[in-house]
Amino acid sequence: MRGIPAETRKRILKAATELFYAKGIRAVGVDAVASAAGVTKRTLYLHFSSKDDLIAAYLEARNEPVLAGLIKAVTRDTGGIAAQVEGLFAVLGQQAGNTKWHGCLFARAVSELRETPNDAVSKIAAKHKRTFEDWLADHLASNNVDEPALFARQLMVLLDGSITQILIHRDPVYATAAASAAVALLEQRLSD
Amino acid sequence: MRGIPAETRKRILKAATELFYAKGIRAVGVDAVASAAGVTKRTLYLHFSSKDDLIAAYLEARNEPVLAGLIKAVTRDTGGIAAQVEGLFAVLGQQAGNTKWHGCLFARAVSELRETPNDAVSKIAAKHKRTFEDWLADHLASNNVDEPALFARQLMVLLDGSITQILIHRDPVYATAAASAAVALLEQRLSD
DNA sequence: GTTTTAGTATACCGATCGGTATACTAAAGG
DNA sequence: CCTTTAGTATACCGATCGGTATACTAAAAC
Repeated sequence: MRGIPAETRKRILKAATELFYAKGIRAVGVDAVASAAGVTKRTLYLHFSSKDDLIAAYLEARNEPVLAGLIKAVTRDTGGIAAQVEGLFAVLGQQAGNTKWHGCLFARAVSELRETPNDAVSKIAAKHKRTFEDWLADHLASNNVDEPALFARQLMVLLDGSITQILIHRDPVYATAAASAAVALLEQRLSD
Repeated sequence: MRGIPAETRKRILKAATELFYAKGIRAVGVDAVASAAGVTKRTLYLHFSSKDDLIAAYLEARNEPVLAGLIKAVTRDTGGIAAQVEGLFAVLGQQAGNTKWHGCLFARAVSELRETPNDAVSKIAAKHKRTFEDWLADHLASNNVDEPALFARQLMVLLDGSITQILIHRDPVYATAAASAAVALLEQRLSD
């Protein structure tokens, strides 16, 4: 049987995305990915030169969608910047309630693959985090927030910190604690 | 050759601690632990029934020392609660500069072993985090901080969030960003 | 002085890992 | 029409994994 190459690649990447996020990158073998994609391992290796290559493609492919989801979580509420910041953590709290939620896939990948010599992982993850932090800084600046770069950085800390706490305690209350901290910090910076 | 059982167990646990933290739990096999401890794999299995058992013992053994280190990082400075909170993140920033530093071992263990059916891991990690959070709440309350439980929770979020960011970006500046956020939040709560 | 105890040495088990080799098939393109 | 392309099917590779089996040794305990 003959398929369109780009489509086959997408199917493999989709299977890898679901399995890697659900069970962890190290826990999922290439055989499992190929099988889930309805494809032979041989075919997988025609599209990706190695598992590290597949991992990098997986992370690269998730960058834009996750970023879009984060931006949407912020800009959904149109009632001012304070409500928007609160909305970001509200969305996190909702998603964390889903049993399929396992935190930030980029942070997870870095944690899982820290000891391997796959520096592509941390590069992609760092790029992703930095892109959202920069977007946040711009968005805060255009909403008259004082010291937008520092506050964006602090929001990133609150976001990933609440994710870690929720993962450990399995309790979304840390999202609301982070939200109240973020709002309190924001109100000090509203020069408007 | 015959050794004292408790001493042998300690040697194994010490080797496991160093290897697990340096290279990750999943990346280190029981053979490597036994070899580093100067012990046969057979001996290792005389003291620990399985690798999961060894992992649980490793986490359990780190609970008190890490907790003591955190409390010391807070109470080292005697110039008031604001300086103490700032000191906590200062210590984090210093430790993060060490190339042997790899973040919070409990958070890392939970992240690494999330998909395995070893629920002892998350239980020990949650207990550890909760103990420090409770200590923080007590310490804040005795320093006339308003809403100490909520603020302790927010400090935990800032702490683990800055750890995640530092691990991803390999940049300790996130510790100072978290410190300034913590101090700003604290000053709103000083009813004294 | 004999029996436990705590250990060594070594070999092995089945399973799984990432990755490759061989041979075959069917569809698209010149 | 024939070659290239994209794939299947299957088997295999060496390495490593957690864990066990067998046989032996030396010190401590009664």
